[in-house]
Amino acid sequence: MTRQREVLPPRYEPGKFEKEVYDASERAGYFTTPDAAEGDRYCIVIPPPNVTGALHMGHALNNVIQDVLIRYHKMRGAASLWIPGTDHAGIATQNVVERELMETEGKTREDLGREAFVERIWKWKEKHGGRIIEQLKRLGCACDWTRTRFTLDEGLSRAVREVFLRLYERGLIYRGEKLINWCPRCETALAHDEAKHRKIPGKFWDIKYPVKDEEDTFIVVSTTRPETMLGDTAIAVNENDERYRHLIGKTAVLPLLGRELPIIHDEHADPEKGTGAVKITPAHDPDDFEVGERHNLPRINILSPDGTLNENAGPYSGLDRFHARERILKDLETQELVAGERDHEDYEVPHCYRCQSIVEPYLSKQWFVKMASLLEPAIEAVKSRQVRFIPERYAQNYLNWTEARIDWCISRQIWWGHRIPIWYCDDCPPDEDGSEYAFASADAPKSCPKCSGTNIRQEEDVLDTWFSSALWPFSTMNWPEEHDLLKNYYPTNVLVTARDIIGFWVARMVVMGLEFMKEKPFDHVYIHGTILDEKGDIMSKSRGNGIDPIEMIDLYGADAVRFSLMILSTEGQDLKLAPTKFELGRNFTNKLWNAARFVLMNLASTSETAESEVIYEPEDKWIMHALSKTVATYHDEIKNYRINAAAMALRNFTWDRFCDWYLEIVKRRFAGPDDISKYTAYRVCGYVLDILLRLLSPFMPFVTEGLWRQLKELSDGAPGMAESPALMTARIPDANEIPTDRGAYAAIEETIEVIRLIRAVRGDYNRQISEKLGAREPLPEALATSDDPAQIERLKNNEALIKLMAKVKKVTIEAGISEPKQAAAKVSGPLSVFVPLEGLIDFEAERKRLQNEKTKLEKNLQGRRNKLRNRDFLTKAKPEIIEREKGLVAEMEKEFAKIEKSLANIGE
RNA sequence: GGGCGAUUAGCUCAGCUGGCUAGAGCGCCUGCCUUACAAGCAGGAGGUCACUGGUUCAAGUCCAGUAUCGCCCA
Repeated sequence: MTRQREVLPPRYEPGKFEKEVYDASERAGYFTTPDAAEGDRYCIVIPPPNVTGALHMGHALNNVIQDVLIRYHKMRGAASLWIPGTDHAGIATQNVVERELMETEGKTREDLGREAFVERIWKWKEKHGGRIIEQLKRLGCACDWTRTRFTLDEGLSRAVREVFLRLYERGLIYRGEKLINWCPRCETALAHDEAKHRKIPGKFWDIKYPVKDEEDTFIVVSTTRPETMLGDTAIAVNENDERYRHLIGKTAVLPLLGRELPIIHDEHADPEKGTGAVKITPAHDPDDFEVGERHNLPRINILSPDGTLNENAGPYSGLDRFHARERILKDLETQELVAGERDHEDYEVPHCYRCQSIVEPYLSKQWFVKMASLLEPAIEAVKSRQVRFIPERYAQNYLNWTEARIDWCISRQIWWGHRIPIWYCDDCPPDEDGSEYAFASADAPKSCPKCSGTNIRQEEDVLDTWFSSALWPFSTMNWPEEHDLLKNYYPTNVLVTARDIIGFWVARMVVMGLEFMKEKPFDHVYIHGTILDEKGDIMSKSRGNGIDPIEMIDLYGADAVRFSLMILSTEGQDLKLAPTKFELGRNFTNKLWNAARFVLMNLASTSETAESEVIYEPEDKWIMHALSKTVATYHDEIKNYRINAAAMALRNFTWDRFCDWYLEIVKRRFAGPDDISKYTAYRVCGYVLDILLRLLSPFMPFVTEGLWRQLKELSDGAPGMAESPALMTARIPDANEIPTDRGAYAAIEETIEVIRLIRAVRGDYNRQISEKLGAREPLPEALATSDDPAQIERLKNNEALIKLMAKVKKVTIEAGISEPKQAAAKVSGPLSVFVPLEGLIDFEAERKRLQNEKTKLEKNLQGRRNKLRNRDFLTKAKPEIIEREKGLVAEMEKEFAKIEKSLANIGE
């Protein structure tokens, strides 16, 4: 029965396929994985993107990697679960909604009040929070959307409270007054690592502080932040410093405010640095804070939360910190108290990682997690490689962060987030240190557990967003409930992320996983590179140099975007990207499309049945053997997270083997009269295409799914096709399930080499030959011979193939062929190829070419001969290497002789 | 100041435990609209593997140092 079908368009049009394929797969439940599963399991939790976020290239890369892994393992038979979700991203989301509120209604969040404002964000989230999820779908991500979570949903909030309570009860969460990083724009505390050091233009100012009761005596200090002088409470010098020793114990007078400052000795003052004398501002500098502790100095806070100076700043109060700096410098200059001004070449200051404002060290009461004891097992887990980083070097990054053992400031002075489950009682007397009585509670308590009074109020602050993110690998699996998901999928297999959140997130997940699950959250942490623009700069909104993945998908198709990213991203290395790079994937998609189109068109025109006889020809065995080798490489590369190498192997097989050779060869059989040969070719084409689509499916799920369905329709009865309703649920085979034939493989490989040599002759002179013969005319004749008689026999078997593929009318393959006059000659190992070109070309060029080749060969040969004469080489190198060298030299000597002969031959 | 990475063809990058006659894609040159594909086909040119030393029979690969660029931490 001949089947009628529509001919596919000659170009792949991604827009037509993608949505339909994705929706159908989702509807069919292919993305869903059951709570409990038999056999192998594979699980990844997504790094939850911000709800406010839009998909950028970093997300695309990150998620395609995960999707490839998930789909791959699914197709290898594992119950493969990818849990998606979004992050409430406290500061970022609050910023977005605040800005919108200001723009649309000219109101601040305070105008609305806490409850209404939070309500507002929820509304915003309902409306826009699904955007990034939709974008992930456009990318093709096979997440189990039925399990989509949000860090602020009810279940996860419960997990957060539970964790907080348990840590609090164990004394691992405390409240304390410390110098923390404060963002005056976001008006909240930040964790130590949320303040990012960045270089900005800066200056040192040397300021003269008069010494009290000593006419015309000054002590000069250097500072980069002159405004902080308003909070000075001492001056420190080093007692070993001759210049200042006599001043220790005396008093300096703070310019502008007149405050008296003791001149003290402290190691912190380094005689080598600056002027050797340092102003001490305990409330605004971490080092000074410690000096203050040592000397019991008062801490004078001069800043308000919004970054303006407060009442302690005297005449400067109310001014913005930077404005105040200018005014103070001006006033000091007027009083001739500025002794110098220098550029500070390496001025690095902390910036808010959310809004990029300059962050201030700020003295305030905050909640902290005591990290040291929690970090120990997390450090050990990585040191012992129970949690393994890929690439390995990022373990160092992780250890640097964890081994700093810095307590985690978890309170944020914002409204969007998990409100800290702490209540204060206004009726109970404060502690000895003056702090109010506080207790923790999972639910909203009615009264104080201590005095039973009802005069209680909840802590205003919310928790750091990363606090909830840290629980993600188990909170998404319904912890603290004892759930099948936890039993079956925890610990997850791999976490795929970028290096900038190794501390923020990865380390904290390991900490929390080990603490609350008593087990690491994942076996592997795969760190991929950062996406950069063409010039090598980080892509960012502010630079406007980003490439929108959705735009690229619209332009090139999701498969092309995915495949390009996968082939371009080499293990852990950053990736310079330009829109044109996606052509790489687009071209490949189109190539695959057309190869499949060709096969499908032929299958459709055949009356093949399952019973048709199949007798493999050498090229059939060759392509299957090559496929088997490709599959072996593919599995191996994916196992080692060398995803680009796997993609490359598939690309090369598809293009350079299947399309360029196999399909070209079997065209003859498709058109020929031999039914068995034809059917066999159909069968092999179908078989190889089937496997190929399976292998490619994790990388380019859309086009492969579409093609596979059509292939399936046309291959009823073909082995292996009926097993699955869809490609993404079909199985990727092992390499050893694919027939191999070493002999046939080698035979075709050498046949290809002969064809290449003949084609190269034509290529060398294609202008001249085209003029004389016509561009499309076959060459009249080619001769091939070999030093190896067995090889000659094999080549003879493939004579027809050589004629066909090299485009020559007549091929002679014999032992000991003597080179015809006026022929071009090519040599490759034992092979020689001669193409008689009498009257067709100018042999001067051929002589030059051969001469060139001779020189090159001679040089190469010389080096190798020397090597073989080297006693050390012969005694120390591995025998197989020596054998190889000997063989090569023998071969090259023969080549050399042949070239000489050829030269002599065309000499006349 | 400390750590990490990069430096290989005009560009972007591979090159794993040393055996390399150093690869790919893009670009370039030549010839082809060969009924799967011009988003294509056939062929080709193009490299003192940043530099200096060292280890080794053998170094793009290992070690030390230098230079340039980039990232991170303090």
